[in-house]
Amino acid sequence: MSKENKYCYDYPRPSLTVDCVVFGFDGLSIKVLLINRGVEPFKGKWALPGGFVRMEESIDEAAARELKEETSIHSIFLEQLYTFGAPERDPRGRVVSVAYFALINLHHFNAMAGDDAQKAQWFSLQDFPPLAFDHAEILRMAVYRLKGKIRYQPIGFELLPEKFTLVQLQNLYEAVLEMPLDKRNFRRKMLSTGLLIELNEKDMRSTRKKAQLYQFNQEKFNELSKKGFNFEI
Amino acid sequence: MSKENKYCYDYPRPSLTVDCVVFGFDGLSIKVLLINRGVEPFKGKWALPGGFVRMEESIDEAAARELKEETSIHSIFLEQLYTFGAPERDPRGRVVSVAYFALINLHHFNAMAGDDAQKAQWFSLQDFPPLAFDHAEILRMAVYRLKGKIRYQPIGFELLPEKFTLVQLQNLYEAVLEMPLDKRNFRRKMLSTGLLIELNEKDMRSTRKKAQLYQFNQEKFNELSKKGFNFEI
DNA sequence: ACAAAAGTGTTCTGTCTACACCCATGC
DNA sequence: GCATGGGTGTAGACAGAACACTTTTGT
Repeated sequence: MSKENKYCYDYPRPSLTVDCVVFGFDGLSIKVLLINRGVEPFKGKWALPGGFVRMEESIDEAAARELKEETSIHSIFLEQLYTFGAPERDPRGRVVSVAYFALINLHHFNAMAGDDAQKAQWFSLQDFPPLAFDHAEILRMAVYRLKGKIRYQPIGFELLPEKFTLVQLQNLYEAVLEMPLDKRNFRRKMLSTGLLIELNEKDMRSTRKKAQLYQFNQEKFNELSKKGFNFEI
Repeated sequence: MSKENKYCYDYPRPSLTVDCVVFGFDGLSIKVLLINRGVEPFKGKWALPGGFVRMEESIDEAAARELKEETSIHSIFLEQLYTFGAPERDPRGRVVSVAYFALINLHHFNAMAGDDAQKAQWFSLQDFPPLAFDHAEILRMAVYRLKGKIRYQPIGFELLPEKFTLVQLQNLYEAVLEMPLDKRNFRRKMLSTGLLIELNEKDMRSTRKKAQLYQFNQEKFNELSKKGFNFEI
């Protein structure tokens, strides 16, 4: 390094990794995607997908790359969460990890992942196995962020299929917030944002009355974001 | 490293630094504390206080230590902001920086810093010099966070002396939010949180009518936090 | 007595909350 | 025709916004 560069400090360096907390929604509850570790340390234990940051890539790129390598998931909502750097968090030595949190709808996942997903499994947030490293703490913080963020940013749509019903959307909110919501108030509120496009289609899968399908209005959202608006559920 | 540890990967590693965005309030406007760099790269330019993370300390500890070393400031509000890791952000090579944001009241600072503060200077957010590295971007994000956070967390008190008047508090909010606030509504709102202790003292420095002094009620805040409450200005 | 800064209430308006029945469809 | 799930309106409570004068005190 001192050869390539004029100004070079050579302090010892921690290793740098990324870890991704990937949330999915199956229509009933929120799930998190975990990988069964094939190597030591914590071989055989469950962990968040992640790995080492390479020298030539940004941290965001590393998170996206690791996620793709380990789960085949790509092009999804991915946002930096927090950086974890307690000295003893990794038995291999000093490893600092930048955690990300990601949202995907399970249909996209099934389409993308295919065979690659053998070592990956979805777990309920109410009932998941012991995790490697400090990944339980990372997961806890990601859940906290998800609960907070869904109230003031329209990120819920990332967890649903492109076309969805208001009942599905409400089920999602209730699952994330872990509380029941009033149906009429919820609908009024959501529709009043103007962020939902009413489609000329009904959901044909429901066995009884067919539900109206909606789509998230991305253009409208971009427009409102510029003007600094406030989404609040 | 492979000697000390059983499980060792040896990927090349980025350097890891911390940078602190320290905000102060002088009664009129918000200031940020910058250091004049004494060494290359960017020698003579202004930059955020910060430096390399040591192998035996956590990142939080590194931020507190660097802040103390460079400015004598210690024991203040300090919270992780975001991690910056674009490959070209530092001309010395690959350096990833965990940014922190900090709040201090200027009286504490003057008491602490003394002589050490020669290379440190406070700058207005409306008018500060070009910054080294990507520190302008870090500062931008810190300001954004401060504006957002002050609305739903009682962090404003960190920027004021222990005893303060409601007018001072309102001036602070107006400076941070960059908007005028209605005096009567602001007072009603603040007092209704129950987070202010009315003291048996008046501010004797004001030249005309003496203003009532208040103190932040930390115990009450801790209590309310546990029950998950909502502060909203 | 007057200038400067602190302090104080009320009305209006819009939003959140609570709440119960009808509609469409498949069996 | 009935069971299942989708869809709808209103009244009361509450909180935010707008707004102007009185009090204290130093000069």
